[in-house]
Amino acid sequence: MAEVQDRRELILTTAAEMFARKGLRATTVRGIADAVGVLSGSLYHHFPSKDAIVDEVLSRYLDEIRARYAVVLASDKGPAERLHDLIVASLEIAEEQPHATAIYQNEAQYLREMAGFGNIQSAAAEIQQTWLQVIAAGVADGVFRDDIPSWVFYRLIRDAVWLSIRWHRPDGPYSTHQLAEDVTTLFLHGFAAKAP
Amino acid sequence: MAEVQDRRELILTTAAEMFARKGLRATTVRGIADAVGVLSGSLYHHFPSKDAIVDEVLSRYLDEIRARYAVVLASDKGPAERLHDLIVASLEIAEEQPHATAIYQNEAQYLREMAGFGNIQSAAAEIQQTWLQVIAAGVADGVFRDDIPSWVFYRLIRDAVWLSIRWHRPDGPYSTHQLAEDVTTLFLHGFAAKAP
DNA sequence: ACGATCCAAGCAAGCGTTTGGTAGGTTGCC
DNA sequence: GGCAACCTACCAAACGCTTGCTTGGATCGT
Repeated sequence: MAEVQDRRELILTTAAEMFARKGLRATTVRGIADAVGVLSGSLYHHFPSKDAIVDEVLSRYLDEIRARYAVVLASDKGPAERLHDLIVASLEIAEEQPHATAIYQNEAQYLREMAGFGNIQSAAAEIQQTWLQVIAAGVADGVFRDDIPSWVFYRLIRDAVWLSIRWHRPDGPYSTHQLAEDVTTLFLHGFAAKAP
Repeated sequence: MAEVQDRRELILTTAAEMFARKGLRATTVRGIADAVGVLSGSLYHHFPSKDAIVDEVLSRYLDEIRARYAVVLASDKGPAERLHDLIVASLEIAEEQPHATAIYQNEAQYLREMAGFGNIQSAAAEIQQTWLQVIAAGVADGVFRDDIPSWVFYRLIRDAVWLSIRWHRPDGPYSTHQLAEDVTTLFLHGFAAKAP
């Protein structure tokens, strides 16, 4: 039956929503079970531990990011267009998986010092490499400036992009794609008015 | 004796460091007491509750921000210079009070939905108003562009500035003031290379 | 009849907080 | 000056509650 996997999926999505809203530690297995409509002990039929639920939510999320970034890198566009595409892809993922995005952004540091999340670490490193690769190519081509360190630019744009989930509402009048265009324009050309 | 207040201050600074490193919920009163060198119950001689410790740490922090921002607003500089000064002031505070900065950035949302932190909310609103005021003045003067919403620019630069504590090390070769200059340049003029 | 799925109950550990008491210094009163 | 009263700072122990997780048995579709 399809309901078998549905129950598991329901636990995963419910847990992801609660993890994002209340934090990993503040979300209890009893709370997840209540929201699903089951007693807490029953969760342990589907998952070996609470951490395993976290791991599966984040692993799926990071796999999705890697897949989309790979498509961007596969194109033959220039660095500026690729940077734009990375921004678009990231904001689209943030819209599609807001809970996982929030969890990862809020608790990546906590996950880092916990044992047993090594696969998550390596995925994160690969994602970071994609950005740095595109940025470095742009600097080498002379389309990006070289008086600001690449890694500084990366950190600033990364935080600005991913943490937009803290304030951006994709279902509002200001769409995700409009945000992507504005982020690209802002980080490439700045907020200062053009000289007349 | 001066040692009376020293004990209280030691509790505050120790707790702030642990709150920043492990999170508010994950930091226990027993952990704080152990680090200070007393038993957990003894903390309740100095503070009425764990939340009161959090409140005092963050209230001092936000008061400091408000004081520094007021100095920036008191000058007669233009919007671009004021924006630069806000960035410098913010990064200096982040360097001086890294623990409180981390706590606030990581758990502002959690504090928002908890009762009893009303004074923190109003302080945060005042700080946000300072930024928006400077940005709006720049747009009105024509020195900032008007095709990107002011509030979008504010959110992006706010996250980029404050969350730099997650990666920037003030004691390293890349100084806080260098970061402030680069952030200002980047957000005002962009990362694209100048036309030759 | 037989796994898959879940309930009912409970475990040990840890949580924030409270209580009662103690050691040592300061103060007030005669 | 001397003594009782008080205050500060802390310890030792425990409170009621919640945590992640475990166990044994009931239910149910096939």
